[in-house]
Amino acid sequence: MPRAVREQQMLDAAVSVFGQRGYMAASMDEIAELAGVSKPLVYLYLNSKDDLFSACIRREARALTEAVRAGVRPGLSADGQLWSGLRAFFTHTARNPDAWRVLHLHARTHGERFAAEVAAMREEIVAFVTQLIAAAARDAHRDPHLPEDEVAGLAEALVGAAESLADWAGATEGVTAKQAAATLMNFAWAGLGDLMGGRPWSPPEDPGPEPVAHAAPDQAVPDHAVPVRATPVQAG
Amino acid sequence: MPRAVREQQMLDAAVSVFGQRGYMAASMDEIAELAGVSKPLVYLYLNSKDDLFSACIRREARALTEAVRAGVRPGLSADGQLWSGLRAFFTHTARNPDAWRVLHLHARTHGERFAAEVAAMREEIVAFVTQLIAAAARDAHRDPHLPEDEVAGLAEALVGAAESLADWAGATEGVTAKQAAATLMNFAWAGLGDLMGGRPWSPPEDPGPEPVAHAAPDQAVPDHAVPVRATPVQAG
Amino acid sequence: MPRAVREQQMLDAAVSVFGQRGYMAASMDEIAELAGVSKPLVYLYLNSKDDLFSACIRREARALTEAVRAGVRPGLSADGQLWSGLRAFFTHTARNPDAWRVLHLHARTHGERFAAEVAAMREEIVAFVTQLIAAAARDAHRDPHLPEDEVAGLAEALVGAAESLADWAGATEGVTAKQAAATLMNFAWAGLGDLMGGRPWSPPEDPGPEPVAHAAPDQAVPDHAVPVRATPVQAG
Amino acid sequence: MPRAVREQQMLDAAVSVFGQRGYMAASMDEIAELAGVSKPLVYLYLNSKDDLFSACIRREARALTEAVRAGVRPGLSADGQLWSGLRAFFTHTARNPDAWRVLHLHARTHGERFAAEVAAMREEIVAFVTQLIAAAARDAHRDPHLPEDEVAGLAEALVGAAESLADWAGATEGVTAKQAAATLMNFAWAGLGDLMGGRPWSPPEDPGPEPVAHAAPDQAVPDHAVPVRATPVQAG
DNA sequence: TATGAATGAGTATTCATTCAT
DNA sequence: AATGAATGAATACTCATTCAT
Repeated sequence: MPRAVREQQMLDAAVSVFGQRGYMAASMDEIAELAGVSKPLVYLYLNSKDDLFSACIRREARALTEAVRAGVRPGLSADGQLWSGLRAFFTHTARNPDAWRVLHLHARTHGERFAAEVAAMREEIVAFVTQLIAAAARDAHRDPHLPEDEVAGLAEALVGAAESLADWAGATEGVTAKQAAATLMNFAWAGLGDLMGGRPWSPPEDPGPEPVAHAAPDQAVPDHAVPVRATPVQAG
Repeated sequence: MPRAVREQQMLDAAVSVFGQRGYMAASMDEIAELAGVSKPLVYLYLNSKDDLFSACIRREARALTEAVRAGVRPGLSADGQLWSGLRAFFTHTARNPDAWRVLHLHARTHGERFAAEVAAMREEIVAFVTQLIAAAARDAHRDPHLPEDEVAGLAEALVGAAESLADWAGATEGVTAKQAAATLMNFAWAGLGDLMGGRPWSPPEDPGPEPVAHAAPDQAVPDHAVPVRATPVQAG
Repeated sequence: MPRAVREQQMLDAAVSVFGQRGYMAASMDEIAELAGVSKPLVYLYLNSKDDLFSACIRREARALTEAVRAGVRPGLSADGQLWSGLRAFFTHTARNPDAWRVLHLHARTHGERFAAEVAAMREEIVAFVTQLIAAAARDAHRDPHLPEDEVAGLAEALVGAAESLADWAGATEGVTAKQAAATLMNFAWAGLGDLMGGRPWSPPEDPGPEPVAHAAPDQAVPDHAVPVRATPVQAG
Repeated sequence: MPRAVREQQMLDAAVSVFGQRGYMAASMDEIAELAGVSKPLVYLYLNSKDDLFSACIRREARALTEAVRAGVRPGLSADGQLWSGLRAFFTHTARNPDAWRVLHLHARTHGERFAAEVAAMREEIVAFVTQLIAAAARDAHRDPHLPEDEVAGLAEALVGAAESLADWAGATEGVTAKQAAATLMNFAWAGLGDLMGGRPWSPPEDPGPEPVAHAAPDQAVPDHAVPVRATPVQAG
């Protein structure tokens, strides 16, 4: 079996085991067994536990950012782009729960090196969101009343809320990616104040993100298998 | 030295080591050494690594919820209460970074038992926020256009955003608890849409949360030691 | 509480714990707790685990030999004396199973020192049995055809069989001390050959051993509580 | 080195250490060192201390029963078979003192599980002896005056005496397996009564048990190395 | 007479990692 | 391209024993 294929098998196994057990509790024995190879081969290809974990992080970080990038509709307005990006994000995390746990939970838990690797990915997404917010401010034909570091905080809050909702959607039965995205758009775009006043945000007319092909979905979670309820944002 | 005192010393040490290393990577040796006692004494008092971790979680979860509870101004409007609660929350997490890492990062990473203990604390806070949102909806003299499960999603988003911002504030130099709280209030209450339109949320006139006494601050971070910049919400 | 009494309490507890767990697996903690005192007191009175075990052995060895000595009817014939001695032996071991386990099982298992202490007791009993056998030979009005070392082997076999039967009687429901003694007398005195030929040994007419007072019976096993079946030796 | 071989080395070492120290006092370190391997290898092959002990018991129980079975001359009379079986038994225990200590002393001392494993072996031997006694009764052309449970007691006494004599022979310089067997045959078959009357049992004319090959003798004790004295049973 | 507080020394067990083939 | 065999180093946990009071 060619090396490239074997390597992907090993990474699949590693993501699964790291995702479920965490870095420290994962054992190279279990990873090798799940990958169906002997331990020395894992070392031959991936060098060490650290490098293996690092490789997992890099592969999954790239997969996630590409999924989001692919999901964004370029021509749309700022909120339209954000909406499509969020749907892609929640879809990807729902389909790859182990990968998401590795990135969001375990990588930040163990050591500067891994945290930095995840931080790089996060920066990219935060930068993208920052651009969107700035663009929205321009669209509003207003002077940039929001200073730069203020926008940074808002982007951080938005991305952080998205991450938390991804965890929540992953842990709560019956919450689809679309719902999570809608909830967040309401929350973020309209704000609680407007929601109270009956002015929710409503999504633009678009078919949602194009289906994204995933190299190694941890677990098949077809969109249609999840119960759909009326999109909350329609209210009012 | 009396047992009760020693036990608190051990818990202090344990929170610190668990917070920095994570459950698995923390060694009982290191905890005992940091506590200034021998390992057998740790076992004599706290039974096992699991029980020790559990004791840390319980102590810190209680400390956090009490800090938030003590920080909320009961008589205020919904957004006033939320604002004061958030300030207490961010203040507490900033002052006890290790405890916050234990609760937010490590406890959720290692085993159902610990996750459940943290989940219980979180439920309490989510319930509190849910009440606030419902109260705000009533205050707006409107029919409850927001169905119950919709509110649950919003509360989750708000709490999740707060947790993420706590991490962010902890990791970013120069961000005070007050700033983090203001950023989140803007984001959550006014919404990005309103912010774009130049309608930010602005804090009620109150002196902020009363100083909260902490039994075991991981690390002294006096409020005045953190650089203060103009409250961003004032902008516009 | 006077020292002598406390010491006996401790020895009682120690015999119980040593008997059930063995020397190594017994913990001073458990012994102290069972004795109802603190650990330092055990050390104050008994010095060390080794010394405590040693004290147990000495006390129980003496109790056993005295029980046997007290049970033997001096004026009887050799087999009569053996019969009464065996009954006392099996009665004592049945009533003090933990003590018997300490002497027979655990003392021989751990270290020369303890083995020697038990050996001393055993020598005494073997010597007594040797005398009985020699006396029986004289009673038979025959020259001592059995050389001395031959007698030693026989005494050893007899004592060994008695020890094994004590274990067996202790482990088997429904076997009384009397039955065990009768079985052994048949086996030893008549021999299998004679038993086959229908010539069993039969017990002299005596009321059995006088009741022996025990300082610390591990467990009350009143003689009449054990089912009695027809004495097998009556057969033929 | 192939796994099967290493495993036997480890079992050899384990039997030796367990035999001399007992289960609790034996350390895996010492066993591994004596086996000439590192500790992890012992765990890799034998799983745990418990499993290792269990494996020792099973191997040695099987070796002992097979040695006895191989030593019995099938065509002989009951006493002839018993005689040959006893010789094989004493020969095996003398050659494998550590194994004998493990089976007879330590396995019964530590835990139900191990005791049960030895009990199974013992049952087998007791059953064999019971058959012999019953056969002897039939040979004597007599009605079975010995009831079944009576025979059980006698078999128990015989086996128990054999076990005790094995200990004794192992502990006493200058006692050969043959002598031990002869002493026991005299004691058991003729009985003390007959011995007193000058009617000892005498062995059938046979060359004794064939030499039995042992996979792992704890310690070489060639038969000719032990001083031989005139068989005591000849006396009279 | 009696104990709460404390520890040095050890034990079973695990795991990332390597070497010879 | 792949593995069976092997280990150094660490870790959770225990226990006999002592000291200050």
